[in-house]
Amino acid sequence: MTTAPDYEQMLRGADLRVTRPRVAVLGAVHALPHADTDAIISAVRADDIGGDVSHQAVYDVLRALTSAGLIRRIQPSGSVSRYEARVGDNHHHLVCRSCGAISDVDCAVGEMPCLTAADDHGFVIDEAEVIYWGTCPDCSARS
Amino acid sequence: MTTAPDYEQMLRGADLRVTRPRVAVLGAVHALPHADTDAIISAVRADDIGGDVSHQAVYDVLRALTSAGLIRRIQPSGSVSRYEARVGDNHHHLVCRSCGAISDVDCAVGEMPCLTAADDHGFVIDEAEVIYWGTCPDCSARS
DNA sequence: CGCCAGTCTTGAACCATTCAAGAAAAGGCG
DNA sequence: CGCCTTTTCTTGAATGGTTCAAGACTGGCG
Repeated sequence: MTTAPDYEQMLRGADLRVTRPRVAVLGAVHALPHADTDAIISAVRADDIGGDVSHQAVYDVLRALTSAGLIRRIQPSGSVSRYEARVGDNHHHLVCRSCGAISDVDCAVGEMPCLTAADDHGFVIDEAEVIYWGTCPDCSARS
Repeated sequence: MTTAPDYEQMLRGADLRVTRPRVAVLGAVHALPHADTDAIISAVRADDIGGDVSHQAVYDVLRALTSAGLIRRIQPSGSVSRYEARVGDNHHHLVCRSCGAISDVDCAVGEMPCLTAADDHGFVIDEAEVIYWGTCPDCSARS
Protein backbone atom coordinates (compact mmCIF):
# COMPACT_ATOMS: atom_id res chain seq x y z
CA MET A 1 0.00 0.00 0.00
CA THR A 2 1.13 3.49 -0.70
CA THR A 3 1.54 5.80 2.28
CA ALA A 4 1.75 9.52 2.88
CA PRO A 5 5.57 9.62 2.81
CA ASP A 6 5.44 7.93 -0.58
CA TYR A 7 3.17 10.63 -1.89
CA GLU A 8 5.51 13.29 -0.52
CA GLN A 9 8.28 11.57 -2.39
CA MET A 10 6.28 11.60 -5.60
CA LEU A 11 5.54 15.30 -5.20
CA ARG A 12 9.16 16.16 -4.58
CA GLY A 13 10.17 14.04 -7.52
CA ALA A 14 7.90 16.14 -9.70
CA ASP A 15 9.32 19.40 -8.35
CA LEU A 16 6.12 20.23 -6.54
CA ARG A 17 5.94 21.65 -3.07
CA VAL A 18 4.67 19.29 -0.44
CA THR A 19 1.51 20.60 1.17
CA ARG A 20 -1.24 18.92 3.08
CA PRO A 21 -3.88 19.38 0.37
CA ARG A 22 -1.58 17.90 -2.24
CA VAL A 23 -0.73 14.81 -0.27
CA ALA A 24 -4.40 14.32 0.55
CA VAL A 25 -5.54 14.75 -3.05
CA LEU A 26 -2.85 12.46 -4.38
CA GLY A 27 -3.89 9.87 -1.83
CA ALA A 28 -7.54 10.23 -2.74
CA VAL A 29 -6.86 9.72 -6.44
CA HIS A 30 -4.88 6.60 -5.66
CA ALA A 31 -7.59 5.32 -3.36
CA LEU A 32 -10.50 6.08 -5.68
CA PRO A 33 -9.75 5.16 -9.28
CA HIS A 34 -11.73 7.19 -11.81
CA ALA A 35 -13.27 9.40 -9.15
CA ASP A 36 -14.80 12.71 -10.16
CA THR A 37 -13.80 16.00 -8.58
CA ASP A 38 -16.65 15.94 -6.13
CA ALA A 39 -15.75 12.51 -4.81
CA ILE A 40 -12.15 13.61 -4.46
CA ILE A 41 -13.14 16.68 -2.49
CA SER A 42 -15.25 14.56 -0.15
CA ALA A 43 -12.48 12.03 0.28
CA VAL A 44 -9.94 14.74 1.02
CA ARG A 45 -12.18 16.34 3.63
CA ALA A 46 -12.98 12.99 5.24
CA ASP A 47 -9.29 12.20 5.39
CA ASP A 48 -7.57 13.06 8.66
CA ILE A 49 -4.75 14.90 7.01
CA GLY A 50 -7.14 16.66 4.69
CA GLY A 51 -9.11 18.75 7.11
CA ASP A 52 -10.84 21.70 5.57
CA VAL A 53 -9.77 22.24 2.01
CA SER A 54 -11.50 24.54 -0.41
CA HIS A 55 -12.81 23.03 -3.60
CA GLN A 56 -10.64 25.56 -5.36
CA ALA A 57 -7.49 24.16 -3.86
CA VAL A 58 -8.54 20.70 -5.02
CA TYR A 59 -9.03 21.98 -8.55
CA ASP A 60 -5.66 23.69 -8.44
CA VAL A 61 -3.93 20.64 -7.07
CA LEU A 62 -5.56 18.35 -9.60
CA ARG A 63 -4.38 20.59 -12.37
CA ALA A 64 -0.87 20.78 -10.95
CA LEU A 65 -0.66 17.01 -10.52
CA THR A 66 -2.04 16.47 -13.99
CA SER A 67 0.44 18.73 -15.71
CA ALA A 68 3.21 17.19 -13.64
CA GLY A 69 2.17 13.82 -14.98
CA LEU A 70 1.44 12.26 -11.59
CA ILE A 71 -2.22 11.69 -12.42
CA ARG A 72 -4.30 11.65 -15.55
CA ARG A 73 -7.50 13.47 -16.28
CA ILE A 74 -10.18 11.68 -18.24
CA GLN A 75 -13.52 13.02 -19.33
CA PRO A 76 -15.72 10.73 -21.39
CA SER A 77 -18.54 12.46 -23.24
CA GLY A 78 -21.40 13.36 -20.98
CA SER A 79 -19.37 12.91 -17.84
CA VAL A 80 -17.63 15.35 -15.54
CA SER A 81 -13.86 15.24 -15.18
CA ARG A 82 -12.42 12.17 -13.56
CA TYR A 83 -8.90 11.41 -12.43
CA GLU A 84 -6.79 8.30 -12.16
CA ALA A 85 -3.35 7.50 -10.83
CA ARG A 86 -2.30 4.94 -13.42
CA VAL A 87 -0.07 6.87 -15.74
CA GLY A 88 2.49 6.03 -18.35
CA ASP A 89 1.27 2.52 -19.09
CA ASN A 90 -0.89 3.36 -22.10
CA HIS A 91 -4.00 1.67 -20.87
CA HIS A 92 -7.53 2.46 -22.02
CA HIS A 93 -11.05 2.60 -20.69
CA LEU A 94 -14.34 0.79 -20.82
CA VAL A 95 -17.25 3.12 -20.11
CA CYS A 96 -20.79 2.02 -19.39
CA ARG A 97 -23.34 4.09 -21.31
CA SER A 98 -25.94 3.36 -18.70
CA CYS A 99 -24.32 3.99 -15.32
CA GLY A 100 -21.05 5.64 -16.28
CA ALA A 101 -18.89 3.00 -14.63
CA ILE A 102 -15.31 2.95 -15.85
CA SER A 103 -12.93 0.00 -16.04
CA ASP A 104 -9.33 -0.13 -17.11
CA VAL A 105 -8.21 -2.20 -20.08
CA ASP A 106 -4.65 -2.82 -21.05
CA CYS A 107 -3.78 -1.70 -24.53
CA ALA A 108 -4.91 -4.40 -26.92
CA VAL A 109 -2.03 -3.94 -29.28
CA GLY A 110 0.90 -3.92 -26.91
CA GLU A 111 3.60 -1.53 -25.95
CA MET A 112 2.57 1.76 -27.56
CA PRO A 113 1.70 0.86 -31.10
CA CYS A 114 -1.78 2.21 -31.20
CA LEU A 115 -0.05 5.54 -31.63
CA THR A 116 0.12 4.71 -35.32
CA ALA A 117 -2.77 6.15 -37.26
CA ALA A 118 -3.52 5.04 -40.79
CA ASP A 119 -2.91 8.57 -42.06
CA ASP A 120 -1.62 11.18 -39.65
CA HIS A 121 -2.46 14.20 -41.85
CA GLY A 122 0.88 15.67 -40.84
CA PHE A 123 0.01 15.69 -37.15
CA VAL A 124 2.69 14.84 -34.62
CA ILE A 125 0.84 12.31 -32.51
CA ASP A 126 1.87 11.84 -28.90
CA GLU A 127 -1.01 9.86 -27.46
CA ALA A 128 -3.83 7.61 -28.56
CA GLU A 129 -6.82 7.65 -26.30
CA VAL A 130 -9.22 4.75 -26.66
CA ILE A 131 -12.64 4.57 -25.07
CA TYR A 132 -14.72 1.43 -25.43
CA TRP A 133 -18.41 2.25 -25.05
CA GLY A 134 -20.86 -0.36 -23.96
CA THR A 135 -22.87 -1.75 -21.09
CA CYS A 136 -21.37 -3.04 -17.89
CA PRO A 137 -22.30 -6.47 -16.47
CA ASP A 138 -24.53 -4.97 -13.77
CA CYS A 139 -26.54 -2.87 -16.21
CA SER A 140 -26.76 -5.75 -18.68
CA ALA A 141 -28.21 -7.98 -15.98
CA ARG A 142 -30.68 -5.34 -14.88
CA SER A 143 -32.30 -4.94 -18.29
CA MET B 1 -23.50 18.13 -53.32
CA THR B 2 -26.27 17.44 -50.89
CA THR B 3 -29.34 19.62 -51.15
CA ALA B 4 -32.27 20.54 -48.96
CA PRO B 5 -34.58 17.88 -50.43
CA ASP B 6 -31.94 15.28 -49.62
CA TYR B 7 -31.91 16.40 -46.02
CA GLU B 8 -35.69 16.19 -45.91
CA GLN B 9 -35.40 12.67 -47.20
CA MET B 10 -32.90 11.79 -44.48
CA LEU B 11 -35.17 13.22 -41.81
CA ARG B 12 -38.18 11.30 -43.06
CA GLY B 13 -36.09 8.17 -43.28
CA ALA B 14 -35.29 8.56 -39.60
CA ASP B 15 -38.94 9.09 -38.67
CA LEU B 16 -38.36 12.69 -37.79
CA ARG B 17 -40.69 15.51 -38.71
CA VAL B 18 -39.36 17.84 -41.35
CA THR B 19 -39.02 21.38 -40.07
CA ARG B 20 -37.04 24.36 -41.24
CA PRO B 21 -34.66 24.34 -38.25
CA ARG B 22 -33.95 20.66 -38.74
CA VAL B 23 -33.12 20.94 -42.41
CA ALA B 24 -30.96 23.96 -41.70
CA VAL B 25 -29.08 22.30 -38.84
CA LEU B 26 -28.55 19.10 -40.81
CA GLY B 27 -27.21 21.18 -43.68
CA ALA B 28 -24.90 23.11 -41.38
CA VAL B 29 -23.43 19.97 -39.88
CA HIS B 30 -22.79 18.62 -43.36
CA ALA B 31 -21.23 21.89 -44.46
CA LEU B 32 -19.08 22.39 -41.38
CA PRO B 33 -17.41 19.19 -40.25
CA HIS B 34 -16.56 19.12 -36.53
CA ALA B 35 -18.29 22.44 -35.88
CA ASP B 36 -19.25 23.35 -32.34
CA THR B 37 -22.76 24.33 -31.35
CA ASP B 38 -22.03 28.02 -31.63
CA ALA B 39 -20.75 27.72 -35.17
CA ILE B 40 -23.79 25.68 -36.10
CA ILE B 41 -26.14 28.27 -34.66
CA SER B 42 -24.38 31.00 -36.63
CA ALA B 43 -24.46 28.96 -39.81
CA VAL B 44 -28.15 28.19 -39.39
CA ARG B 45 -28.99 31.84 -38.85
CA ALA B 46 -26.88 32.93 -41.81
CA ASP B 47 -28.59 30.34 -43.98
CA ASP B 48 -31.55 31.63 -45.98
CA ILE B 49 -33.81 28.86 -44.89
CA GLY B 50 -32.65 29.17 -41.32
CA GLY B 51 -33.93 32.60 -40.44
CA ASP B 52 -34.27 33.22 -36.76
CA VAL B 53 -33.82 30.07 -34.74
CA SER B 54 -33.36 29.95 -31.02
CA HIS B 55 -30.24 28.33 -29.68
CA GLN B 56 -32.57 26.03 -27.80
CA ALA B 57 -34.06 24.69 -30.98
CA VAL B 58 -30.58 23.99 -32.27
CA TYR B 59 -29.71 22.08 -29.12
CA ASP B 60 -32.94 20.11 -29.41
CA VAL B 61 -32.43 19.36 -33.06
CA LEU B 62 -28.84 18.31 -32.53
CA ARG B 63 -29.95 15.93 -29.84
CA ALA B 64 -32.75 14.54 -32.00
CA LEU B 65 -30.45 14.05 -34.97
CA THR B 66 -27.81 12.47 -32.77
CA SER B 67 -30.14 9.94 -31.22
CA ALA B 68 -31.58 9.21 -34.65
CA GLY B 69 -28.07 8.43 -35.82
CA LEU B 70 -27.97 11.04 -38.55
CA ILE B 71 -25.08 12.89 -36.97
CA ARG B 72 -22.51 12.11 -34.34
CA ARG B 73 -21.56 14.12 -31.29
CA ILE B 74 -17.92 14.28 -30.32
CA GLN B 75 -16.44 16.06 -27.36
CA PRO B 76 -12.71 15.75 -26.84
CA SER B 77 -11.49 16.70 -23.38
CA GLY B 78 -11.35 20.42 -22.84
CA SER B 79 -13.53 21.15 -25.84
CA VAL B 80 -17.19 21.96 -26.19
CA SER B 81 -19.48 19.60 -28.06
CA ARG B 82 -18.87 19.21 -31.75
CA TYR B 83 -20.90 17.44 -34.39
CA GLU B 84 -20.11 15.66 -37.61
CA ALA B 85 -22.16 14.08 -40.38
CA ARG B 86 -19.95 11.10 -41.10
CA VAL B 87 -21.64 8.25 -39.33
CA GLY B 88 -21.47 4.49 -39.50
CA ASP B 89 -18.01 4.23 -40.99
CA ASN B 90 -16.08 3.76 -37.77
CA HIS B 91 -13.57 6.50 -38.37
CA HIS B 92 -11.56 8.26 -35.69
CA HIS B 93 -10.13 11.66 -34.90
CA LEU B 94 -6.88 13.53 -34.72
CA VAL B 95 -7.06 16.43 -32.30
CA CYS B 96 -4.49 19.20 -32.02
CA ARG B 97 -3.65 19.96 -28.39
CA SER B 98 -2.68 23.47 -29.32
CA CYS B 99 -5.46 24.82 -31.53
CA GLY B 100 -8.14 22.17 -31.17
CA ALA B 101 -8.28 21.39 -34.88
CA ILE B 102 -9.85 18.03 -35.70
CA SER B 103 -9.12 15.75 -38.64
CA ASP B 104 -10.73 12.49 -39.60
CA VAL B 105 -8.74 9.28 -39.78
CA ASP B 106 -10.02 6.03 -41.14
CA CYS B 107 -9.90 3.18 -38.70
CA ALA B 108 -6.38 1.81 -38.73
CA VAL B 109 -7.44 -1.77 -38.24
CA GLY B 110 -10.15 -2.12 -40.83
CA GLU B 111 -13.80 -2.89 -40.82
CA MET B 112 -14.78 -2.76 -37.16
CA PRO B 113 -12.20 -4.79 -35.36
CA CYS B 114 -11.03 -2.22 -32.91
CA LEU B 115 -14.16 -3.13 -31.01
CA THR B 116 -12.16 -5.96 -29.55
CA ALA B 117 -10.63 -5.09 -26.22
CA ALA B 118 -7.95 -7.23 -24.65
CA ASP B 119 -10.21 -7.95 -21.68
CA ASP B 120 -13.78 -6.71 -21.76
CA HIS B 121 -14.47 -7.15 -18.03
CA GLY B 122 -17.88 -8.50 -18.97
CA PHE B 123 -18.90 -5.32 -20.74
CA VAL B 124 -20.97 -5.54 -23.90
CA ILE B 125 -18.99 -3.21 -26.14
CA ASP B 126 -20.76 -1.47 -29.00
CA GLU B 127 -18.30 1.19 -30.02
CA ALA B 128 -14.62 1.97 -29.78
CA GLU B 129 -13.79 5.65 -29.84
CA VAL B 130 -10.22 6.56 -30.66
CA ILE B 131 -8.73 9.99 -30.30
CA TYR B 132 -5.18 10.66 -31.43
CA TRP B 133 -3.74 13.61 -29.55
CA GLY B 134 -0.94 15.63 -31.01
CA THR B 135 0.05 18.80 -32.78
CA CYS B 136 -1.28 19.78 -36.17
CA PRO B 137 1.05 20.81 -39.02
CA ASP B 138 0.23 24.51 -38.59
CA CYS B 139 0.96 24.56 -34.89
CA SER B 140 4.10 22.46 -35.37
CA ALA B 141 5.39 24.97 -37.89
CA ARG B 142 4.58 27.90 -35.65
CA SER B 143 6.70 26.70 -32.73
C1' DC C 1 15.52 33.19 10.89
C1' DG C 2 13.48 35.77 7.16
C1' DC C 3 12.24 36.30 2.53
C1' DC C 4 9.48 35.34 -1.64
C1' DA C 5 7.51 32.68 -5.17
C1' DG C 6 4.24 29.43 -5.18
C1' DT C 7 -0.26 27.89 -2.72
C1' DC C 8 -4.50 28.11 -0.48
C1' DT C 9 -9.03 30.68 0.95
C1' DT C 10 -12.96 33.20 0.07
C1' DG C 11 -16.23 34.72 -2.93
C1' DA C 12 -17.94 35.65 -7.25
C1' DA C 13 -18.18 35.18 -12.30
C1' DC C 14 -18.57 32.26 -16.51
C1' DC C 15 -20.82 29.86 -19.95
C1' DA C 16 -22.25 25.65 -22.27
C1' DT C 17 -26.07 23.14 -21.55
C1' DT C 18 -30.53 22.06 -19.70
C1' DC C 19 -35.24 22.88 -17.69
C1' DA C 20 -40.01 24.82 -17.96
C1' DA C 21 -44.22 26.60 -19.87
C1' DG C 22 -46.68 28.18 -23.44
C1' DA C 23 -47.13 29.23 -28.59
C1' DA C 24 -46.64 27.29 -33.14
C1' DA C 25 -46.61 24.02 -36.68
C1' DA C 26 -46.26 19.10 -38.80
C1' DG C 27 -48.75 15.38 -40.39
C1' DG C 28 -52.77 12.15 -40.21
C1' DC C 29 -57.60 11.90 -40.91
C1' DG C 30 -62.24 12.87 -42.05
C1' DC D 1 -59.08 21.60 -47.29
C1' DG D 2 -59.27 22.35 -42.34
C1' DC D 3 -59.35 20.27 -37.66
C1' DC D 4 -56.91 17.84 -34.00
C1' DT D 5 -53.19 15.64 -31.55
C1' DT D 6 -48.54 15.45 -30.80
C1' DT D 7 -44.22 17.03 -31.48
C1' DT D 8 -41.35 20.90 -31.91
C1' DC D 9 -39.94 25.72 -31.38
C1' DT D 10 -39.65 30.22 -28.60
C1' DT D 11 -38.73 32.82 -24.66
C1' DG D 12 -36.64 33.27 -20.45
C1' DA D 13 -34.46 31.64 -16.59
C1' DA D 14 -31.82 28.20 -13.89
C1' DT D 15 -28.10 24.84 -13.24
C1' DG D 16 -23.60 23.42 -12.00
C1' DG D 17 -18.89 22.18 -13.08
C1' DT D 18 -15.06 24.89 -13.68
C1' DT D 19 -12.41 29.00 -13.70
C1' DC D 20 -11.00 33.84 -12.41
C1' DA D 21 -9.39 37.37 -8.94
C1' DA D 22 -7.43 39.33 -4.83
C1' DG D 23 -5.50 38.76 -0.71
C1' DA D 24 -3.64 35.80 3.21
C1' DC D 25 -0.59 32.17 4.03
C1' DT D 26 3.44 29.05 3.98
C1' DG D 27 6.98 25.76 2.18
C1' DG D 28 11.63 25.65 1.34
C1' DC D 29 15.82 28.05 0.17
C1' DG D 30 19.59 31.25 1.42
